[in-house]
Amino acid sequence: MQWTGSFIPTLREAPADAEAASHKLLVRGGYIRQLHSGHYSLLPLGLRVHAKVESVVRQGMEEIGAQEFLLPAMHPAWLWQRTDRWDTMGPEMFRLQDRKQADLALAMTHEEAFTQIFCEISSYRSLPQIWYQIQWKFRDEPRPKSGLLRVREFAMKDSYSFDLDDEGLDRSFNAHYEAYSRTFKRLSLDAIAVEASSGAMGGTASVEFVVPSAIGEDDIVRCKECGYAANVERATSKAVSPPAEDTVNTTSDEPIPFPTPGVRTIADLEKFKGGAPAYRQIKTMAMMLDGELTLALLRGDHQLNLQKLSDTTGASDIRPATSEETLQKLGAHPGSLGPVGVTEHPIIADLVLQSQSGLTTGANKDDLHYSQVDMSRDVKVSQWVDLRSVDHGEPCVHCGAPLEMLRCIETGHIFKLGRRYAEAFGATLLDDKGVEQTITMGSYGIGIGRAVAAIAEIHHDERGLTWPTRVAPYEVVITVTNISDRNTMEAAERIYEDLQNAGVEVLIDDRDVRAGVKFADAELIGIPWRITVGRDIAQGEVELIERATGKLEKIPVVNISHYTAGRIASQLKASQTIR
RNA sequence: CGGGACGUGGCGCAGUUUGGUAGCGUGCCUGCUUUGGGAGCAGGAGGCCGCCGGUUCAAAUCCGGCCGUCCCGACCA
Repeated sequence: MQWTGSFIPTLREAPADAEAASHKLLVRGGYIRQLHSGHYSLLPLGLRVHAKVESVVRQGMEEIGAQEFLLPAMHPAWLWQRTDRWDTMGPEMFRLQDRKQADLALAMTHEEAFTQIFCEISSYRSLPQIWYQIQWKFRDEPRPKSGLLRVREFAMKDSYSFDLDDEGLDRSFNAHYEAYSRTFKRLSLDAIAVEASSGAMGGTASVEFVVPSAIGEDDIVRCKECGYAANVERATSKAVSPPAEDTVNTTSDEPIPFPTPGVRTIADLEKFKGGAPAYRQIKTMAMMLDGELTLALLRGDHQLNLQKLSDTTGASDIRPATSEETLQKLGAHPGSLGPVGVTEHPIIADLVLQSQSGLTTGANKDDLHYSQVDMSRDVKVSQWVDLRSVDHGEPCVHCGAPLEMLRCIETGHIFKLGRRYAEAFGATLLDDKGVEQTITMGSYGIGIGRAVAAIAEIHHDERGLTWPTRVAPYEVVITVTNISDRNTMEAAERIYEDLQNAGVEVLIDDRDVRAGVKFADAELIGIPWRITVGRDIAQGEVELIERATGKLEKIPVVNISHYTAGRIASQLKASQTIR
């Protein structure tokens, strides 16, 4: 491609509202433009990178035997009503009506649509199946942000596995795990696979692939010693035990009430005469779960993890109870709440509290607390679960080493869905004994545009983007320092043709501008290899510069095309063959 | 949804306090000079000052309403 005549609108300055590095550079480099919040146009360079990322993702899918489809982006309401997600998806789903006032949705994912097609299969002999597509998804995000990282309209590779039994699902899930690991390596992303919450997808297990980056929105904990990694929404750790010298006096047979005027917080009670250290208190959080008051109990120095509470209860609408609600239902305002004697509301307690005694907590009467509370004796716990948030530095559950916390971009997510969708659609078939079985499913996603942004986020420097060759919009840029010098221009054009004939994707900068402008633009848009044809042409040489390293080689003109094509081919092959 | 910031040629900004001819840098066009790290000089094009309403002889500027964008939080596969 010739630069002259191409639409590569580079900018010297980034738009004022761009904050993320990938956002600034993709705009400055002429890759994307914003139409409105959360909706970006891909310009020619942007589309080329997007397509390359797609091709890497496709390779990974084809390697596990997945078959490519393309389903509609616009769905009838009934499809989503089958699984109840027409209602449960809420405002995040774009909805519209056609001229007949029939309800439609812009698809945010395609479990329903694929499962509906799967119903044509009626024999176990057809299994397993893995189906995928690369398709536009629409999600009415509350807050789009950071350029391509969080948008309302984006391409996603989504795949779906269909198996007869749990072992089959495990195989399909593991195949995706391996495929995703390879795919992110090929994209030059150091993705970490972490245990995650399944959220609105439901299902039994899910793993996120995340790339460490400060611009991300997911916090994960990781153990450097044993490799344990999980999203904070799910992560667990060994609770730090109270100091050994702090022995508990458990002589009392029942909780002892004591007045605590003005005490409203854990910290207040720590300082209060006759109070207790935080780790010896029960933190009682009155929560409204889909409108029902529920007590969530934690050790005083621990924090409630809302996602864990949501995952264990299945509640979708979770909020703290108001002080009017706690007064009415429990008899006190927040600050004096406690679980002792509470029987009419569910009590969900964190595992750390199990069989603890000598604890202090509110007495459900303002300005009154109990000491000497024994969890097993005094509290009617309906469910023991892991409820607390993990903190930086806590010991790993597996090996005890301190956990580190990392801010990450979520680039992929794989789910074991189980039979929920199959049941809703009646996706059954006959097994080898002629018995009807409901199949089990998995669903798996990679956001293409987000992957583009993540790569840009990782691969750039102060001068611009530094694309890995596999995803670069062009593999080589030929910078002609002076197009009006005939020797220079002719040599450049010969190299251009030779490279094209060798199958290399090459951009020739034939613009009538000064060399400095061309160097700056080439570095900004981040083409991995640059051939500078200029002053050395008198000696029959040109320069080959690797963008990412800045390494410069002087190469005879007669060898340059062959040499460069070879370097690129070996890079591409290295990426292709990652296992 | 709560908090904050912002909206003026393609991009970056000043001007708004104190109402009075819409400005600077960059980019763009033309010419001459220059030509390996975002050149110099000269000439030129380009703006419903986010939108609607109000106040006023007069509004980018003051008042009211609305819309939009970004950031933090909430939320979110």
